[in-house]
Amino acid sequence: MARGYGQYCPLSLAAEVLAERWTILVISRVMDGCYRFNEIHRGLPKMSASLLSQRLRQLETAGVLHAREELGKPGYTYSLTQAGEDLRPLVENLAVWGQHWARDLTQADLDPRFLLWSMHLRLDVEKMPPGRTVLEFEFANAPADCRRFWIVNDAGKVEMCLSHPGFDVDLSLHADLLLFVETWRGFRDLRSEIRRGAIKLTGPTKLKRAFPSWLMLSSLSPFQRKRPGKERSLAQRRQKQRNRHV
Amino acid sequence: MARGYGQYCPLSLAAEVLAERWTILVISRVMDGCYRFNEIHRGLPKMSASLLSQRLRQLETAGVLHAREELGKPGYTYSLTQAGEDLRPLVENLAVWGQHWARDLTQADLDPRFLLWSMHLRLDVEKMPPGRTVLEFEFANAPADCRRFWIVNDAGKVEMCLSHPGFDVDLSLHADLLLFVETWRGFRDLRSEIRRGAIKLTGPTKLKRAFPSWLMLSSLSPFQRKRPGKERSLAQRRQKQRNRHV
DNA sequence: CGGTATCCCCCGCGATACTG
DNA sequence: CAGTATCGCGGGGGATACCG
Repeated sequence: MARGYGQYCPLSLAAEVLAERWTILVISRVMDGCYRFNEIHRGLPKMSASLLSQRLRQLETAGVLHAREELGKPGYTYSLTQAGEDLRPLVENLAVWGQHWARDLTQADLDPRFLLWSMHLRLDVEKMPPGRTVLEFEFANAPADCRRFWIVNDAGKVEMCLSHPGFDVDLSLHADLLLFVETWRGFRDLRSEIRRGAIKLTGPTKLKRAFPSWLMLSSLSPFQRKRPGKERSLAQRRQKQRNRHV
Repeated sequence: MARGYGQYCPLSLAAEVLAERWTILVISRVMDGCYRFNEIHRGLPKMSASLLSQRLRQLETAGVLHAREELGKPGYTYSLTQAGEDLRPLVENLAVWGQHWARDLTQADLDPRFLLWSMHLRLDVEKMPPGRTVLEFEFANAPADCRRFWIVNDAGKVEMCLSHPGFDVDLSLHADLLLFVETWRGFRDLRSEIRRGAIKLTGPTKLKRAFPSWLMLSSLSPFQRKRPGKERSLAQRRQKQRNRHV
């Protein structure tokens, strides 16, 4: 079986493109406003550059993305075609489905670099002080090479940093990575976790107090989980002793 | 990279399951009313049995399908869970997107066995004569081993046959496979193609006249194509002489 | 019928190095 | 920065045989 499914069925033809590994995630990044190669790549830190390049080419051929060369800039600027725009509701519904029904998280799913990327897009700069604000994050139980990172809001322009940006830090946050991700996804309440000290803030009282209003959390955080808890799924498994393989 | 994407993002978690090869198509078959292994397999003639088995197991683990053992029957009866039902609009939208925007067909996409499967589900038995009706299809430019097949409607119960069912044939249809598929997908008008002889019917006049009302065509046939024609996409390619690889 | 186990090949993809 | 070329391996999945 080459690439496709060997069927004329429109669902198969759509799946040939969209059910390829990484493809939906690449499209999602462009939908989130990433138009340059490295911008997209920053939102997909676990994807290799060569594979991203290949996927972008495939999506162009499939008519989902358009790659435009710009004067003075190397590479291409990517944008959604009409076919790509038509996928927006589909991608959003898939994300909502994931929030409702996807499996529980494991340690392996907790990539701080992706959390950083998500947060830097969901900072409400209107509510932040004018001028520059430097936020520092440090996470327990995170891989050593990226347990600390920074987000700099410079008069409305937000940048993410994996190494110290040089400026003085205005506000620091310390938390367990899993707990913070659960809060980010809407499974825990941010203000409660700060109050009980599970998320610890260090800095001027004024900033500490304002911080929860800056962080908008995941856009999917309002959607409640529907997947039955672990207890039940464990019981289900014990009941039928299959699932040994796969 | 093991199976997943190593990210907590709900879209990634959803894609881990749903962007696997074949997965969406398996779900779609269950949505179309196939509940037993071979029933599902008949709607996916190019998928190997071992892979289908593996995917069913994965979908069960993911909470999309439920596999129930039934008294006296071997194997399992599959059904959608609530998580699976929640995917229905998503799968339908993806199919519509495919009808609108997917690539043009090639000879390799024309599997008569899948056409047979599709047709046997879209026969309006209410409009057919009572008792038994045997339809024969023969397609030019189809693989030799499945250029002819039969559909038997026995008092509302429709069966598909890849070998002669033994009964006398009531109505025969001859056409070029690509042309018929285009008609099935709604790109050509069935009655016009019959009138001009591109689709040829053999049998009693009464049945020939009624036939177009029996065949409901693809459920996506009302959706118009939006993808720009070949001329334009060829021009686009010549303009940028990339796309050599991939 | 209704699947599962095994074997084995091939290509998808990660790593690395390179170009303009 | 913005990608592309090459190489090598690992596992996804096709073919086949087998089981209840």
